[in-house]
Amino acid sequence: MKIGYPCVNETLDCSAATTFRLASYNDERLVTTVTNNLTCLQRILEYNVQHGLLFFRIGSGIVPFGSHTVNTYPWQTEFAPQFRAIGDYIKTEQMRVSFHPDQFVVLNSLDPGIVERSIAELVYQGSMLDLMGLDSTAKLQIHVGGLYGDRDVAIERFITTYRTLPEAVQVRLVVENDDRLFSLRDCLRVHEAVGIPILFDNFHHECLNHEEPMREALRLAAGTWHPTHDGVLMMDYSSQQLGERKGKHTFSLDENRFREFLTHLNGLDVDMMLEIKDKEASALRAVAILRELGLAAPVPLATSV
DNA sequence: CGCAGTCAAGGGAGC
DNA sequence: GCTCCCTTGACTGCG
Repeated sequence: MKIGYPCVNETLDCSAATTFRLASYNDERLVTTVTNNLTCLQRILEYNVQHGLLFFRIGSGIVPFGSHTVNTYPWQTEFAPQFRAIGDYIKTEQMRVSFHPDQFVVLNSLDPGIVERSIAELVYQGSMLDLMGLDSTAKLQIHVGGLYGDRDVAIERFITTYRTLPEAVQVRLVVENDDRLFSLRDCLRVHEAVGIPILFDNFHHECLNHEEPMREALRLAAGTWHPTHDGVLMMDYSSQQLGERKGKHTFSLDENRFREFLTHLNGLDVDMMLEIKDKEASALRAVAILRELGLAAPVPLATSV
């Protein structure tokens, strides 16, 4: 089992998400920013390896305006060596990475322009994984999208659009159950139509479900991942922040709830992304718990302190 | 220099 | 039809 956290490392003094305003776009600014982001990404990955965190979600803004028409700079070729080096490091250390395109990516939108821009964004993020030389176990996770008043039609439109995607995107795309609109059951319908794996979010499932027990839900989601093409089930883990609106992620890992959740795995291997506000701090506590339970690799001798 | 308003992009709930 | 929510950091202009 690999444990990870999304996008931002709060310990290091660098950011892999530096950007600039669209209005101030120019190629020189782009080159400087991408160079900075890739340098920082490498540092974050090294930190992660040293701390036993072998799963990481890379932020969407590594290449600012990566799918925007304003950006005509050939970053794919100009930065190929840097992407390749990062990919080599990921493979050498047997890490797993993913991207989570944000809420603007809506494949089932009624607006063809939004669909077009969404596909461009998926192509951009997928191409970074291609440039790193990573196989199709490195994923792009999105939600089904909008409801538009008719669940069946909305799901059908997602399926129709999925079938038009470039193969390079199709093999990496996974769909995540959300907390308000599309449940695990809805995602299973999409899976049955096109074979897309389901990224399971335990917290979203607690918010929106059809009474499937957690253990059964995990089993259903895991069954959508092809062992070699897709790898083991990726999941997002979080829990409710007490006293806040339903769906609000906890600020730091609730260890008792985490231990309780682990019992539902029932021997299932998963790679777990901790969607928790304090990032690597909680991820490190999760790794410590897993080591105590014999579910994660021990501290590497060379880097143990 | 510090701070508050703003930033490419969508959709839904509540009123 | 309008406001606020998600979710969050980082940029930028202004005082």
